[in-house]
Amino acid sequence: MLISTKGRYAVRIMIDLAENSESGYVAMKNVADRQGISLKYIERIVPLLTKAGLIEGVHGKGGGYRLCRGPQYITVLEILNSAEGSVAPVACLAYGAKPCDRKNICRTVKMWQGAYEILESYFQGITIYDLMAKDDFVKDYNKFESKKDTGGLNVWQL
Amino acid sequence: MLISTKGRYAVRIMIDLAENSESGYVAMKNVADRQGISLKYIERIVPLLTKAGLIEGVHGKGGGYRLCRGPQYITVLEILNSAEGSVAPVACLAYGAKPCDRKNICRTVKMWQGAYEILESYFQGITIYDLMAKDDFVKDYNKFESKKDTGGLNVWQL
DNA sequence: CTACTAACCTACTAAGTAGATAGGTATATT
DNA sequence: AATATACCTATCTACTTAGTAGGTTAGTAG
Repeated sequence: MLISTKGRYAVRIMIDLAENSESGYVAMKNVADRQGISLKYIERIVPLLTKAGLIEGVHGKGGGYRLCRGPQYITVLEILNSAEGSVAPVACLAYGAKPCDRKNICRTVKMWQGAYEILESYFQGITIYDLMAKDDFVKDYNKFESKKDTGGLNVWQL
Repeated sequence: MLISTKGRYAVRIMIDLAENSESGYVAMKNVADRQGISLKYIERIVPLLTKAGLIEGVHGKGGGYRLCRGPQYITVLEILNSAEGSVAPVACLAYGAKPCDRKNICRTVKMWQGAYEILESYFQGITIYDLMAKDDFVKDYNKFESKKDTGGLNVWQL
């Protein structure tokens, strides 16, 4: 599987923070309750997002986390790279992979690279803002439906 | 990882069969030698391709495997679906996944479906023929390079 | 008919990853 | 001082990956 629960939960955590940012810092306990994810598991995902500079936390009563940037400036690709390492479709393209000795004669590596680039483009074109609950969500989705066969990549940014 | 060695090896086995089809049936022993994959591991991938109707084997001396169709009529998507089950980027979209109880309220499922569709389109647009060693390989790749930012999916079939 | 070859089948294993859980410590707020 | 919350480290179980081992079956060539 390309994206494990780590990456999926990371995206949902970010959306939750964005949707509940009016109240300042958001405690992960509340995120866990709303999202139906155990707090303990969330606590092992959150440091990845902090280190990547996507969120920041404050200790103590009234503390919690908040986004470092506005939701329209945080792409899903950034989140997935932080949580999963990369969206590389094959092991030999992932960061830190041991260099393949068949690379020069490999018939398939360019195909995998192509898939990698397409995935990165796709997820870079989607921001947290695009995924937030909005009044015009249904309208947006209808646009998506009508244009999804046109071959465009960033279907979420129509 | 989206594609494990099973899927990657499956593609390479198919290419090898295509490139060595002049001599009729090709013994997997030879494929294993050429590809640097253990015969025993190949023997556990090959039945998946046979069941999918992509290759067929004959027993005994002079036997081996051959493609059921011409290489230009076999897509990489078919091979990956046979070997990996699917190219679903997340577990909840894979065939036979237990239905998610948050599906109706999930902000992200449409994003994953979009990625799934893009991956399927991409791999459906690539055939074994496209991956075979050919004189005009370099030319084809240059075409790819010059057009890769145009947003088209089937970059291999230009 | 016999030897050979190659497909085909079943079981096993070592290593790694996924998906958590447990139990604490550090730090800030009220 | 009490409380709330971030933050840290270790542990655990089940599953998957990647591969090995050792055979049996079915067909061909001589």
